[in-house]
Amino acid sequence: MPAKTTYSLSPIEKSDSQNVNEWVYQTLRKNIMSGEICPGSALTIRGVAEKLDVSPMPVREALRKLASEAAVEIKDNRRISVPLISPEKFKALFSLRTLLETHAAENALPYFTDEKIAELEALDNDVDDAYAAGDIAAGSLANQAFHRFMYEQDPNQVCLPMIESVWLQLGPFVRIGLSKLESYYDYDRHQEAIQAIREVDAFALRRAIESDILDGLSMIRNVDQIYEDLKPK
Amino acid sequence: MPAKTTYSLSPIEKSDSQNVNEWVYQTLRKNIMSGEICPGSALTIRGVAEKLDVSPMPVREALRKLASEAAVEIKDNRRISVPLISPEKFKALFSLRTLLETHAAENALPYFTDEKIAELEALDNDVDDAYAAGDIAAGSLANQAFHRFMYEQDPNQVCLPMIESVWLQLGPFVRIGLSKLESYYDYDRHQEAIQAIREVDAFALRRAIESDILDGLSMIRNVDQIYEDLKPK
DNA sequence: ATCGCTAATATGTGATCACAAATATTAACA
DNA sequence: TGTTAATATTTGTGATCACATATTAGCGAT
Repeated sequence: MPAKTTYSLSPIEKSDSQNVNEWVYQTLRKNIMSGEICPGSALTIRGVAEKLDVSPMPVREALRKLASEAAVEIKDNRRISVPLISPEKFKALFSLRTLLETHAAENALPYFTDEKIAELEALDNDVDDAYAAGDIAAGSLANQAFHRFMYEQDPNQVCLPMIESVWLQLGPFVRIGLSKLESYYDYDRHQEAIQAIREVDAFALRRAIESDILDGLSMIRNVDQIYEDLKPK
Repeated sequence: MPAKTTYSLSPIEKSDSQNVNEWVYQTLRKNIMSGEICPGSALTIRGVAEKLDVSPMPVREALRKLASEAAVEIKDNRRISVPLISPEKFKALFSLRTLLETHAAENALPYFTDEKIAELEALDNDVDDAYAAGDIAAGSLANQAFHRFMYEQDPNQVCLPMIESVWLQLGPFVRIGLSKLESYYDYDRHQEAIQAIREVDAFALRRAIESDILDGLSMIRNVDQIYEDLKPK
């Protein structure tokens, strides 16, 4: 048993006809987002390669890509780990998220059609279903799909990659913070957003997105506590 | 002569004690920013590796990093090229630039000291010197250094990487657009920004940054023309 | 001369190997 | 027993190799 498996295990999702490095990337990404790989824990190229039964090469590329998205950090010691962000940085990321998403939503607004709005409604139903079933992981994913679909409507969209990066940095902590809650949604901000899109009301749309993000933030209570819990290691 | 050297040649900057892949990354980045590598032209891993006299490995990693910053695009054909952005996307990027930079500047505002302001003044002088000497490349770089220094003052800063990404996407086109101008600066917005920082006036600072970026945009006249010129190939 | 097919080449991808630096382990000494 | 030096192992980095696919060149038929 040459590997020491100190860090959290990473369950693998099935692959299709995609590249190996892309598959490794998606696998790591999912495990980071779901908090499976605990923030602060170290990763090694060879370790991941062995767990996923591939050569170190695609793992290197996947980790480098994640590093440039700030999903992992490569220290000067050449050690790789999921960054442990401070409460202040956490707030800064949420602020940036609001800034980017309201901007993206407003830019996408002129491009919606009835058909696209219908698709958006379907995505919102997915979110509700997942949360109703108590599946936080699926709900979070469905929520992202809803937001992503909105911003994608802008044909000249340029900030979705950055939004995804923010999601990725926030992901693990949101997960940890949400894992102790029962009721997730008080009021459906998504419906507010859809209504604003129907009426082509940019201001209302911005307000809906902002409120939706704030609702999410309000559910994450003890950010400082999470930080302290993870800090020692 | 096995390589066909169809794309623009890439002059190399000297390396220090950094990694090879980091050196390759910086070299490519600089050449993209300066428009040396023309938007739309194809790049090959082996071609770059040969030009830089390194193995394909670090080139692969550098290109992948650039791809995740949207500085190059990897098509489904697995062909790599510097993306040719449409005038609409160009505007969207400038809009995003304003959004991110005003946000970053405002967040950095509380952290300035007299000493840092002095450093900022020195950086502004560098910009003026470069433009006075007619060196567009150096001026552009100095200008970026000025902006970067401002945003770096925020200890919880999270959006500088995204700003850098926008700069990188805009870079080649700004260069092409600027290459035909004589007078580059009408009024020094940097001094306005410094004054706003001294007075800790967030609103004035935002206005200064916004104006600075708009001034830069106004100098790029025929974006559509540039796009058409580059489109055929 | 132009179109279509086949062979040759180029290219990205992934694996294996070699090496240097950093970390962990062990041994020796006070 | 605690501290330091020497050794061993781990790990990231870069190079080379093998392979599948995409592109291009070459060539023959219409």
